[in-house]
Amino acid sequence: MRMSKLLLKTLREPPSEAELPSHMLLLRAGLATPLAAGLYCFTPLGWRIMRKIENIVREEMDLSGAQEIHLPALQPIETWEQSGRAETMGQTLFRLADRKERGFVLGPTHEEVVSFLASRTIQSYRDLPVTLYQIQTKFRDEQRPRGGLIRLREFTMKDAYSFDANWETLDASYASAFAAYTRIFERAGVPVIPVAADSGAIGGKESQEFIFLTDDGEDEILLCPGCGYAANAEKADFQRPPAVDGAPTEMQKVATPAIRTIPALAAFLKLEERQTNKAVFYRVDGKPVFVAIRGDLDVNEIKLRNTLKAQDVEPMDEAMVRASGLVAGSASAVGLTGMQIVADTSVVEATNLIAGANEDGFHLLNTNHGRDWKADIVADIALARRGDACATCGTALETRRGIEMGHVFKLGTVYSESIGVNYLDESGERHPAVMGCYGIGLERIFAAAIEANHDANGIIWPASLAPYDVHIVALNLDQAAVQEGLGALESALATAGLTALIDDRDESAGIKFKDADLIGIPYRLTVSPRALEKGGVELRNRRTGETEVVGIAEAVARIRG
RNA sequence: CGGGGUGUAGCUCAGCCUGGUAGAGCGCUACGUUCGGGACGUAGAGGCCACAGGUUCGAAUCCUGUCACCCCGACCA
Repeated sequence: MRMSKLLLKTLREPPSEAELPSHMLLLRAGLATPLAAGLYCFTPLGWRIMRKIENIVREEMDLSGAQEIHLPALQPIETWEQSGRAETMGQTLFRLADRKERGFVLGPTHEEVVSFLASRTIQSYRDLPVTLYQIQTKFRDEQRPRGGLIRLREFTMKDAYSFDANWETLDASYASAFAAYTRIFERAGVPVIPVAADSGAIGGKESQEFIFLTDDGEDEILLCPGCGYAANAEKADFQRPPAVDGAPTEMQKVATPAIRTIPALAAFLKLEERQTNKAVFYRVDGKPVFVAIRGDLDVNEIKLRNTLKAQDVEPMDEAMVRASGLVAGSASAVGLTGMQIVADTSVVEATNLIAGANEDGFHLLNTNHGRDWKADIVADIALARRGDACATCGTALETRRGIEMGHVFKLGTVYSESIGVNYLDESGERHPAVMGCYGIGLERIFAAAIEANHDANGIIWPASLAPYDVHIVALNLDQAAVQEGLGALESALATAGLTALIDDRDESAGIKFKDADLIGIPYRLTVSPRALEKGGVELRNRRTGETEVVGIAEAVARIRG
């Protein structure tokens, strides 16, 4: 490709909207340009990179035995009503109507539609297992698109779905998808770690995310340096610090003037925070919920949401606090009526906790679950934090931030039951297929590959994603010797099956070199009178900066690796 | 949806406080000189100053409202 003909405009300065290196370099290198929040136009160069990513994904999925299909992005709303997700996806669903006012959605994911396809094609255990995948556009009306290609409203996902006869064979399908993902990220030059993840309110039993660790990531990950345990904060398990033990003693009301927080309460009574019972109020799907947890712990709202099988969990607003008669600062479940009470296991196992008296300025000593109050639901709803003890080995957990690149999980029969994916077993009995689903965001690979591979001068593409194999800078093209050298180089590269981006623009050498660094093709070849005099072309490695003049045959051999 | 910020040329920004009808650098066009790490000269093109109201003789500038975009929190690939 001749750069004089290529639709490309690089920028000397990054647009002010960009903060992440991947976002700045995406725009500076002219790979994409924003249309609106979370929507990007890819230029020819950017699109070649997307195609490279797509091909890696396709090759590895095919290799894993998955079969490529294509499903409509435009889907009737009824399909979503059937699974219940028209409701649970909420505002994230892009909705529209056809000319006859029939409701449609732009698919944010395809569990429903792939299940429809499977329901029409899978009838017998002999049809199982099967894994289907597609590489396709998804639409999500995100609350906040961000970070260039990190969080988009229209994006490309490789989504795969496995159908198995039972949970045991699902394990094999899952492992196969997991292995394919490991290879995909490795080939794309994006280092990832698998972490245990939350599978959502609707979902199966096991779920892992592939996380690219970066300080600019959206997710918090807890890592155990002791045993290697890794989990998303919303899922992470940990050992709670032990409670202060003792046989239950008599409850007692004490004055605690102007004390409204746990630290103040502990200081006032000269006790530890873990001896208190903290009250936290939530609005869960519009209804008030009272949460009790030990004072030294925090509530994990995702765990709470899953425990309650709710869609929406948010801190209770002032109005609802007043309407519910809760005394902020001195609240407890003792004597509380009129709302659901959820307790973390920490307050149920402990004895003689300090709790609010539901009267401003007073607290209760020695409250005990089961005697003085009773929770409607007891569950693990505590948030793991840096320094907490690993559930497996007790080592202090560390935290890192990261971006979710892919997600694999065991769905079970949720969709096969609602959409009707059933098969007959050997004895003619009907069963719902057991599903798994596996997603990768292709634009995120694009962004993470830049994030993981760049320097002050620009991008350093892994060879697997580079838009061309080599970037040729031709200087003094008006000289016949240069023309000749370029011609010889081009045919040698073509013979070797290598693609080249040739900078034949009438620009200064400095501009060409700067652009080559910015665009980041792994090898640069300079064809110039100077290099020709030395008997060849100048080969430069973008990553190491190593530069030497070599013959054309040698250059081709080096680039082929 | 809450909190913060920004909207002036393709990009980065100045001008706004203290109203008088639009500027710089880069980029773009033409010609000439340059020609190995973002060269130089000359001459140009390019703006409904986000949008809508209002105040005023007069608004990029002051007031009100709206929209868009970015960043921080709640959701996801």
